[in-house]
Amino acid sequence: MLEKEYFPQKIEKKWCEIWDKENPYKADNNSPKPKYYALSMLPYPSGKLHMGHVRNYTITDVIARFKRAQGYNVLHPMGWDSFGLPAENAAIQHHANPQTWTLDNISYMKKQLKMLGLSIDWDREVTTCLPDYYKWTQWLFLQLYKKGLAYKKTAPVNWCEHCATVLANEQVIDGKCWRCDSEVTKKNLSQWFFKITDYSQELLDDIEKLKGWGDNVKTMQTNWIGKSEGSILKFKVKELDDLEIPVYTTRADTAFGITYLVVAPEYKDIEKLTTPENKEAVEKYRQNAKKLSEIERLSTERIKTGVPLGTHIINPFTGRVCPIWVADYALVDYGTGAVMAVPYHDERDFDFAKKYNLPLVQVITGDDFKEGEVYVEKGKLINSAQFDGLSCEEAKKQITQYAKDNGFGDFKTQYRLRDWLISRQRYWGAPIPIVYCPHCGEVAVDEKDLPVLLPTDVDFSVKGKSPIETSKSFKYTICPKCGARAVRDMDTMDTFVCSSWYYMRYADARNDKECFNRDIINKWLPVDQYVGGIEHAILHLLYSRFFTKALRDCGLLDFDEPFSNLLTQGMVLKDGSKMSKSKGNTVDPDEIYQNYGADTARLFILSDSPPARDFDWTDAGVEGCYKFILRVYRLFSKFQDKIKLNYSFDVKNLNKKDETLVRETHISIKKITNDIENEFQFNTVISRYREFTNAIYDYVKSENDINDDVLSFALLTLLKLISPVCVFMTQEIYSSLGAKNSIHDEPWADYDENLAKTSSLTLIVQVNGKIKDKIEVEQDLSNSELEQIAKNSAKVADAIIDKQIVKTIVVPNKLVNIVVK
RNA sequence: GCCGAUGUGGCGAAAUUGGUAGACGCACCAGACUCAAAAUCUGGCGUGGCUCACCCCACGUGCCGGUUCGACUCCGGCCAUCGGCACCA
Repeated sequence: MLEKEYFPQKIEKKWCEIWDKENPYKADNNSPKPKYYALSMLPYPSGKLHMGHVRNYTITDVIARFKRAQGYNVLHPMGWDSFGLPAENAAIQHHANPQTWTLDNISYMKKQLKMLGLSIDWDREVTTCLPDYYKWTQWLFLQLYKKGLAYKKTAPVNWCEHCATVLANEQVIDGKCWRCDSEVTKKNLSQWFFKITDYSQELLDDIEKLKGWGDNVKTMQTNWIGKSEGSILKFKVKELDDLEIPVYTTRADTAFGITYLVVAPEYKDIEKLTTPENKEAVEKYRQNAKKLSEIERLSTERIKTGVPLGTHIINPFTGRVCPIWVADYALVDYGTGAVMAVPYHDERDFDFAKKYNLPLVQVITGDDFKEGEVYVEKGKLINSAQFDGLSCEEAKKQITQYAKDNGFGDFKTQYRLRDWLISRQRYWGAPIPIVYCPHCGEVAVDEKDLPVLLPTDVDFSVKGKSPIETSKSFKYTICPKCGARAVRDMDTMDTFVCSSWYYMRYADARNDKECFNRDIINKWLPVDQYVGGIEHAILHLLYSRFFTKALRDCGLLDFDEPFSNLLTQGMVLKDGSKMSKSKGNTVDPDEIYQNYGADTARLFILSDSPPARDFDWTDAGVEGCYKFILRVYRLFSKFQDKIKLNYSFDVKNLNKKDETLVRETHISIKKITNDIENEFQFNTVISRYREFTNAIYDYVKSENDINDDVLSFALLTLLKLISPVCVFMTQEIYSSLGAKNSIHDEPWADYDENLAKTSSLTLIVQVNGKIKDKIEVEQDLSNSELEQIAKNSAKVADAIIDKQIVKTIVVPNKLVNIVVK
């Protein structure tokens, strides 16, 4: 029996408890059904769920439920990206242990997720900060190490003073730390890197294979990898016989126009290249450059500065002797750190040359060339000896080939992507499983000794070094090779390492012998549908793609890309701006659960915008969705005596009114199925829920001519169609109607193509493309019949009186357009 | 500067292959029910015009132009907003 009124709080609690006990959404590794892997980006356990989480997990959950109903064996897991700085900061603030803080948060948020009614297989839950997970993160590090993909080097790296740690390039946004927004400086440190640059070309090439990814993410990755095709040209130094300066250029065609050369302040041979007279000025310039923050340095507005070194290069093409300058517009970590300057054909060089009165030589000409103005357009070569008259593109090839033939150059492909710096000078991360032995040097920890456990005897209040260094038990160990006293690497890994493979672990989460079984992972992966925020477009998604390729090359798996389809959901806004604590415009999911129930939250968060677009949270919208749920419930409670779980009827014997409802039902199934399958357009799915519900209300308006079987068909179909979204309400209704199965175990509804359209249709009649009349007609009339009907219209007759019919266009089942003169 | 996305009523938005622009909802307005309110139900709701009750006419999907019997949809040229990359040689 259905209660007269619906109380979501009470009902949702009831089903939560039942589902918690039963874990009804276990994914079966051995099912014969086709697999479907639906994945949400795993949350960081910050304390409480926010609406962004609710949106993310609801989208994935509806997809998972839809696919399950369609007969797929669905894997829909959840876990916790639980290493990272906030836990450590909280520990410092509250004098708590980061682990305690993190695990408490997880247990609270897990409860919130369950209240949201997600169909997750909780047996596969993964927590990256626990040893049974990070043991394998460390193991994977060692596999990359063995393969030469993890290496240590001393390099100028990004340093965030506030977070007291280094950062990967991807974590520096406009010269600022991605986490705390403070300015990033450079420090020279010895750090661990993953050799993601070995995969630059493959990462770029395979973007094309990612058919199910949005163009925005794909271009962002393409930009980030930053491939450019150019040439290396080497220049002899006039004053130093044994020194050559190679430059990277994409404009080899302008080589005859070189009038000077620029090296970065950090250029390795800069001291050798500086003459004694210039030493002081150069040194001063370099010191100044060092002081500049990344933000200042990167500003394109800044006026270019530089000082000459006193030495010169000889342009091998022209024999011209050109001065070498140091200038900070040359970047040490791109190309070779040295740039050939062609002021007539490059804006930066032009500005610089103007300022320091360096000569200009024109070597390219074109239609809009103007004397004395920089000309960066492509054109034809002049003043370039045997290359005169060539197009720029052709000249690039020929000039580089000439340089190659004569031993002073070659073609070169350059990428902007840098290796991934993974060391962090923080406690709350997976320790890097390396020890340093006075005899053997850098040695990998033996695999059987994993995990290298995080020490607990640490002082979190220390400043200027990682808390881990305060541990007495952690630092000293024994060399796995020779048994001598050795010290551990005191750094931990970037949390993005942990999150680069968690989706693989889900496939085989409880395996304590290996990080995952190869057959099982090959069965489940790649992920069929990944859902998450756009903020990971480069970071997490690029790292995960790299990991997949690297682990493939380590022989651990057999696929090339981790995520076949990617849905980047839009932000959740309130009053036009992103929900954030600082703006005070957040909405607490707990409050929504309490006031309206999770079904309302799920329904609303999907209702107003397509998933990829930003979503504006409004209180009125929530209210409207709540009312809809009650409206549906009322329909069932009012007519529960008429509803038959085993209905049956023959469409041929139905009256017009019944047939219309049957057709509405089929139309709804078709529309909703198509809309989910096509880009997960849940907003239109929900519109159709409402239209369909309205149609049923229409049908029951006069209660005396209701066909119970037809009504049952419509109502039970509506229930199934809504069930992926409003999981509690539909479950409650279905079970109250006496059904043995859960509504969620019932198969998806099928539709009949012939019934999924209205019996009649509205014919549009136009004269010269303007609508003159709308006429109800039967489906599938012939063109001549339609034309005749149109011409019989009085309104058409009025419009074409005194005019001559030029032609008549008939679109079957749609319109007739009469063209007159 | 380069690249990508977006642009439709007061608001969120919808619209297979070009074929009724504004589905569905929010807000608003009116009516029913009520002593009253809430809830619920019914209806209306782009702009302007007219000889104005429901008819009719014109305009209307960022702007300008084109193709077409017909354009939110296709083509050319712009503009604006958001996002990514960027002294990258």
